[in-house]
Amino acid sequence: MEQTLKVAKPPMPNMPPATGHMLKVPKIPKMTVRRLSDYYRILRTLESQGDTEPLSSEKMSRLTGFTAAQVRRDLAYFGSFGKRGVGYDIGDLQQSLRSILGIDHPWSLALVGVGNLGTALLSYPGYRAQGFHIVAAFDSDATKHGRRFGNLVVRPLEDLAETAREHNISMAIVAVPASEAQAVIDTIVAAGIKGILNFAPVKLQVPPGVFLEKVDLSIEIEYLSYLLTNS
Amino acid sequence: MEQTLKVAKPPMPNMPPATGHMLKVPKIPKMTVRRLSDYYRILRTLESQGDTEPLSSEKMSRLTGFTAAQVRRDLAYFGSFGKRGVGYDIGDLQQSLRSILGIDHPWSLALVGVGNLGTALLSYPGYRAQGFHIVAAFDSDATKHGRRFGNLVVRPLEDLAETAREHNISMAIVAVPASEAQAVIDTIVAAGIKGILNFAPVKLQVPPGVFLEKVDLSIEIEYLSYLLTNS
DNA sequence: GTTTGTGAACAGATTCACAGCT
DNA sequence: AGCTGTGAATCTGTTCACAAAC
Repeated sequence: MEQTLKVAKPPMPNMPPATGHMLKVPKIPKMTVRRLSDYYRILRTLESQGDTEPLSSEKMSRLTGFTAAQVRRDLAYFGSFGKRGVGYDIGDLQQSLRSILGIDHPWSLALVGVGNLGTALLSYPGYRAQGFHIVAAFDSDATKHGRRFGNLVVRPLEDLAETAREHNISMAIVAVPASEAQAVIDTIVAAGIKGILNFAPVKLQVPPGVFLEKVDLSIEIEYLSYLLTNS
Repeated sequence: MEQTLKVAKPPMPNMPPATGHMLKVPKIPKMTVRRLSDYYRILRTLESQGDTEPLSSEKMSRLTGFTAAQVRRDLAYFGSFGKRGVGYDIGDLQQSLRSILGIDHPWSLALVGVGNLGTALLSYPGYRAQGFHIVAAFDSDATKHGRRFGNLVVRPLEDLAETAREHNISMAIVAVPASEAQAVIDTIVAAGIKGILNFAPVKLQVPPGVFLEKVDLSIEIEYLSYLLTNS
């Protein structure tokens, strides 16, 4: 009844022609994984409100705005977490999602770029559940070296590899100008960091095995502009 | 040969059964529009580098990482901007995209929530091409009222409707805690603002005709966590 | 009776491949 | 000859609808 720690039952319908080494769960849509974060947030909220009733996909649908079928399908990619006729146990499902998302343990992050955005990200409380810790900050601007933010000291970018090793850093947040971004990314990759969240509005190259996600304010605002213009 | 100012030729293949009033371009995938911002950025970069050669979809493909077919299809949703055998004119296409995206004129924005993230967004230079101007800042915390950021003064949230009217504000950026977000959104909607970019990690309701986009740091980081965990 | 998990149907987006224009 | 614009084919993701489980 407990679904902990392992991503259960990767269903393997129509596998592609067997791609060499395949340590990966077959093929989960990116949007499914992102919705998992939403489900997880809802579960935390419900639990914090003392709600202990099993949760149906129908109720989750109302809380998230996704369809109930979508909720069930999303979860079913990873296993059978519910009880038919009953629903999903709030605590159990939460734990399962933590395990799937890899947030059942803390992560150490590096921040590169201590400008306006970077400093805001340092103090942003949005690293939910305290699982994500920025343990080092870097900047290529020497005038910023040694500056303190809380208990962090800004270091030269050249120290990244060493610090990453020392603190077991596995993700980096990049908040530098577009013109510097590729060089920074190269340094991060060279330091062995495999997950990067980039805020610079530019297309960047990473080698296979390194995951690069981007947040692009320009795209968001321009999309709103489009919607307001063409409606 | 010039493609200016109007979103040309909305191709209307299989229209749905004629939905009452339809001032809208038929049905453009959201991701298509977002890629338009990427294309636009590339064009600006090329132009700033003095590149004046016509641009093929193949070259755009190399610059953006999308396929050439995708580039052509995306653009073709909005009209015929290229010349067969030649490619797309950098200046003309730029102007067409500006027009489609609605960024051929400036936009006035309000910022609500002058915490860490909010203040960073105030000074963030990422509102590309200076088309997007934050002309007013609001906070519900009275201790922040009157505080200055550059030439902006933080005002009480109650002033939003009046200020929005005065300055013709049509978009708002929301950077408040999740617990306050829905109330803030309601105020923004009541002020007649129809485009909202939300940074609060919570599901929010807006009436039809109001566009709400979200940027959720937790989801981005948790998705990286997922990728690093399940690979 | 209720709600999950899932094949099958459907809808939507991407890619193919080529006719048509320059 | 070269490159766009676009039907047709393919691929991917979502929704339907119901048998299985409780």
